[in-house]
Amino acid sequence: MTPTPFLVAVDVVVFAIRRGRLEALLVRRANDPYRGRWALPGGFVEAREDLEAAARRELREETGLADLHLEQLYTFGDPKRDPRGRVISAAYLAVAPPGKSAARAGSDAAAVAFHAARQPPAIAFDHAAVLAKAVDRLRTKSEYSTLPLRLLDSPFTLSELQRVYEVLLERPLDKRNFRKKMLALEALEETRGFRREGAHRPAKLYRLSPRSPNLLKEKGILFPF
Amino acid sequence: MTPTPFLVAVDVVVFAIRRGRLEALLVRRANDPYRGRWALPGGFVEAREDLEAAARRELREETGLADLHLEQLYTFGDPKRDPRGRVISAAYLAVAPPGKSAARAGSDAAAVAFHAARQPPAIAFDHAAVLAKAVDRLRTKSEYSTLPLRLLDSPFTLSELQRVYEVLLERPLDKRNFRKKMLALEALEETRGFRREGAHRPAKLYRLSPRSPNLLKEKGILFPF
DNA sequence: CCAAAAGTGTTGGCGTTACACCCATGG
DNA sequence: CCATGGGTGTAACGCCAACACTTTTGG
Repeated sequence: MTPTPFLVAVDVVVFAIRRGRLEALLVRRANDPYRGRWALPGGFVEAREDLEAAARRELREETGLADLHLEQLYTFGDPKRDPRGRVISAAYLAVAPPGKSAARAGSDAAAVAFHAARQPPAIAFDHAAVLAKAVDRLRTKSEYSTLPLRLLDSPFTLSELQRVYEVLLERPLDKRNFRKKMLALEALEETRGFRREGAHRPAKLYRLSPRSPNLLKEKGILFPF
Repeated sequence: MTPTPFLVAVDVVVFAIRRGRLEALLVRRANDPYRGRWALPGGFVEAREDLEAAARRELREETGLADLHLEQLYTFGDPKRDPRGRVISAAYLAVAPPGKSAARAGSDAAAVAFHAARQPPAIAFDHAAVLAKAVDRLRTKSEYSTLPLRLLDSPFTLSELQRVYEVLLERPLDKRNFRKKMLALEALEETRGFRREGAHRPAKLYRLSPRSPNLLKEKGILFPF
C-alpha cells in the first residue's frame, strides 16, 4: 500500500510597522478557491525546492518583496483546511523594514495590501489561525530576541526602535531604561550619522551590530522593562 | 501546470530521563531505505489524518507508546532528505514519564531502544538534525515552561523533579532555591502521600496541578536559579 | 525665545543567589 | 546510633523600575 500523495504549500506572514501599528501583508486572491478574498501570500512548493526557498519565491512572485528575514512558524495539516484536497502548509514568519515593504501585486494576486495584524479582514483558508499564531510568536520573540530590530531600516534611532517595541508589546516603555538595556546588549553599533528632522535635537543613528547575538537570553536580558 | 505531489511523513522524538541522562527513543528500521539503521519512529501521514494524529498513530504502531505529551517541533523539507523521492517530514517532540516509556518493537521496527539523546548512534535520513533540534528545544523550554514535569510519573517528589531539571539543564541546582521557586509557581499540588524508600525521611509527593499554567513566564519566574 | 524630541543618572525595592543545619527513617 | 536523603530560613547583593531635567535644533 502506497502512501497518499499530498500537495505542499508555503504561506508567509510578513509583518511591518505602519501607521503606528503592527500590520501584515495580504493578497487578494485572483483564482479559486476563495477568489477575491484576502489571503496570506503563498503557494505550492516545487519539485526540487526547499521549503524556505519556496516561501521566498512565492513571496517575491506575488508581492515583489525579497530579502526579508524569514523563519519557519508552524505547519498546518488539518485534512479539511483546503477545499482542493489534501494540502498541508508550512507557514513562515517574515519581518519587513519600511525600505523593503513596497509590495506590488504579482502573479495570482489581484491586489496586495497591509492590514492591521490584530484585526484582519475575513481571510481565506485557515489563514486567520496562521496569522494569529504569527502575531503571538512575534510578540513572544520580542521579549527575548533582537527580531524587532529587523522591522526598521538601518540605520535607525533609539526612539524609532522604542516605538517598534511599544507597538509589539502594546505598552509604553520608559525611555531611559529602554536605552540603557538596549545598549547593554551590545547588539547595536553607533554610526557617525545623525537623523535631523524637525525642530529639535538630532538623534544618533545605530545599526544592528554585525555579530550581535540574536537572543537576548544569552546575556540574561529580557524585555519587558 | 499542476503542483508536484509530495509524500508527507511525521517523525517523533520521544524523550525520557533514564540512567540519569536524557535519552531519546529510536527504532531499528525493518525496511529499506536504511534498513537496519536506527531512526526516529515515524511514517507517512494517511489520507484523512491530521498531522498530530499521524504522529500518535505511528508512535503507537512502531513502539507501543501512547498518551504522551506531544508538540510540533519543525518541518524538514530538504529535497534530498529522503532517497525515495520528495518527502517532507513534520517532526514532533514528545516526553514520556517512566510509566509510559515501556516500548516494544512493532510494525516496521526490528527493535526499539532509548539512546543517549546528546550522543546518538548513527541514524537514518536527516534524523540527527531533527534530534539535535529537539534537544535544543527541550532544553530551552525547560527554562520557562513546566514541560519537564511531564518527564516524571505523577506523583513525584521534589528531589526527583530537581534531578530532571539538572539533567536537562546540565548543571546542579540549589535545593532550597529550587523548592522555593517551584512551589511559588503554584503549578504543583501537594498530595497526601509520601514516598518511603531507603533509610531516610519519607518525601512528600506532588502532582502537576490541574489548572497550572504551562508557561512559567506568565508568573515572571524563570529557571535557571 | 519657544516648541519639540534627544539624551542622560540615581535610588529604593525586590528578587535571586549563596549558604548549613536539623529531621525522619531503616537497618 | 549511624547513614541517607528530606526538608527548611536568612542575609547580602545585584538588577530593575521609577522618576525629571538639560541639550540641541528649527522656526
